Amino acid sequence: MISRGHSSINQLGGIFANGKPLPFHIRLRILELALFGYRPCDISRQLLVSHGCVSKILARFTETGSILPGAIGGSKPRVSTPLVINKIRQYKEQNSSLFAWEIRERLLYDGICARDCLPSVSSINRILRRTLGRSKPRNHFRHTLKPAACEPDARTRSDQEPSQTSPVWSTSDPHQGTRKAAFSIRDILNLKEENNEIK
DNA sequence: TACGTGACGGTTGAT
DNA sequence: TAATCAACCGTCACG
Repeated sequence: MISRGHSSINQLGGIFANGKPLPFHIRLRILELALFGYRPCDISRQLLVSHGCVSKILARFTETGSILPGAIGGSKPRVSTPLVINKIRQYKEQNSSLFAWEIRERLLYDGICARDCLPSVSSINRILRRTLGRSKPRNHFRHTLKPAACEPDARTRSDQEPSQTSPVWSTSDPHQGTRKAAFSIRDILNLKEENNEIK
């Protein structure tokens, strides 16, 4: 494998960025060609993408209905959801002499958190510092973007991966640039009818 | 030859 | 602010 700066060249001569998802238009092309009936090996050769990658993308598509890459990065889902934070604050307001470990046990006892989702003592202390240390809690916008570990659909990335019935990709895709329209399999199949020539 | 899969080295973002 | 961790990525090699 040849490396040129941040991008490398694979065995087929294609350029790729190690660790980063393939550009959206390449992913789309893979799907298009597959829908046209091209074999993965043909797609691989034509687009200069490794057959393993083609295989993965198509397998993912059949599984999830999406050709979008998954969400890269991030750590384990948060346990300190707004609900948990409010409860902790509530406990502390009711009884200011409560220890963090006691709050922890109450969260478990009251069924707010499962045992494996309980925030650590240090987390509870941090939450108390943040929420009781100032009159207004910090902006929890980010917390509400993704479901937390103990909530349903945790880390399903439903905000990023459309379902089978919804558009195949969203406009939030970084590779799309200013693309406005959302597409669906039907769109692609229509495209197939209109555009018979494949390069 | 075609394909699925696991190992690997890399990137990313939350904690 | 930097380090750590755990998710994901695409390539490669093997069967």
